[in-house]
Amino acid sequence: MKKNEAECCDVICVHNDRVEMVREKMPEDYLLSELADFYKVFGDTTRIRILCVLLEAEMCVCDLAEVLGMTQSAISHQLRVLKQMKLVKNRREGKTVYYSLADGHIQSIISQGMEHITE
Amino acid sequence: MKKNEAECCDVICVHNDRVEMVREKMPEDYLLSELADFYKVFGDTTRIRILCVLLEAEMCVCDLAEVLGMTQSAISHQLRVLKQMKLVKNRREGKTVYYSLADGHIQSIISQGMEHITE
DNA sequence: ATAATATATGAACAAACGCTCATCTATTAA
DNA sequence: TTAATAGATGAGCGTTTGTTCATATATTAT
Repeated sequence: MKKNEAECCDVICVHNDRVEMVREKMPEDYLLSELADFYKVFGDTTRIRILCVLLEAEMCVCDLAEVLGMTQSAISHQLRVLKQMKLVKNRREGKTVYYSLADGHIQSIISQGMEHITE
Repeated sequence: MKKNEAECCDVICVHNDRVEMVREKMPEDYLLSELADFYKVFGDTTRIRILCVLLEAEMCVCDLAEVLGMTQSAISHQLRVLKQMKLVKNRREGKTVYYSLADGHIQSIISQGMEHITE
């Protein structure tokens, strides 16, 4: 047993070498914070359901509300979050606004999560 | 323009065909709920940071607290969440409990998120 | 211009969340 | 057995989050 493994655990932490090594390799805090924010968007049932719907077809807000059995307002609020995180895009056609997925990534992110869950 | 696109939007929703089609293809609600819960775990800076540390090396609670500059209690609470979601596993060695990633998936999930953010 | 309708948005409120603090358990050493 | 230490956990508390409700904006039809 190495010296610094004996000094445990308060002031001088157990594995100083390991702690140092990891500190150097860690990504910047702001990046990890952004990453957490990114996943946070997927971490809500309503938003995941919206994304799953858009996986199948472009949809207007009203259709989304109908499919998911929720109010237009609730859907609209969540669409804003999804748009801010660049997960969906929209186009206007008269009074109607159509939403669709912003890129192909999203499908693979969702499938990957599904794999982890269903195994 | 088809008939059901004219009846817009309240009682009879805009695109009944689209709504029906999507309803059939959607995964079960309980699955989407589990998926959201899964991503929710990644949606917190502390937990993401813990996972990133464990990506580099197995670590005891005390080391993790030291590396991340947080209290042992805070880390311990989050480790419980990570363990419940089967993202980390642990082994006891005397008084010390070592945590490590539960499987290889996690690395690829994190990298995929990073890609989306940094592009 | 006025009415109707699809969507967006701010305020309010309840629920969920993450941290702290105190305390408890488990293990080792004296 | 008692003391010391690593880790786990419940209660409390302030913050964040998601929904509702009311209202505002944008577009189209009359």
